[in-house]
Amino acid sequence: MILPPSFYQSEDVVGIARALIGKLVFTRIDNELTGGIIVETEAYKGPEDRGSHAHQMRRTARNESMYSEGGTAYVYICYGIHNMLNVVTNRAGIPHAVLIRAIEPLTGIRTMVERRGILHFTKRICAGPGSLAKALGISKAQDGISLLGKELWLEDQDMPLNEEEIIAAPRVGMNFDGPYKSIPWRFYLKGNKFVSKG
DNA sequence: GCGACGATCATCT
DNA sequence: GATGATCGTCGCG
Repeated sequence: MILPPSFYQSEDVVGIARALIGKLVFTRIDNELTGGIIVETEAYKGPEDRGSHAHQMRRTARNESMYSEGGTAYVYICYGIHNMLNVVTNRAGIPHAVLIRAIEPLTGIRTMVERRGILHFTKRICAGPGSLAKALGISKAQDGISLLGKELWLEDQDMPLNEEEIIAAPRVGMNFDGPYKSIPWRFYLKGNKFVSKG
């Protein structure tokens, strides 16, 4: 079942980041269906969060889609090379987002291997936001699109998840000081070999 | 398996 | 002109 707008429009972005663990993400780009189980996420909480692009309501051409309504994609380029896929949450005007950092591949693995330019499937194929976006074919062409469309969408999974298997940890790459540097807003599936780090 | 480091460029100051 | 919500490779062991 496709995740409905109400899922994304919650005010609790950290809760959504946790709830996204175990959900499914799919893309159909260039007529290739690819997707898998979300195993690692990070929450970015709008104005108060020093780690967010929208810290202190910062609003530029790059992060404009963070201000869209929950259920929108925010894609930006990092280090000039890597595309990062975020799920925008909350209502329009509140710049909350969840970075999808890793998935366990399920569908379209051959396509993912080709897009990544590697010879064989490995556990690192979708580990890390840059690798994940590349494998799924995501680029700035998907910035601002709906997560309820035919190009990019998320689904619930019937298989139950043991809540104790979800680990909370500090986010990756927070190069500043203060409480938001080490706040445990990164979530991942304990022991899953497709996560980017431990 | 791990740490160091260079790649590479859109974006913002 | 400086800066990244990163990745792949290399050297080491």
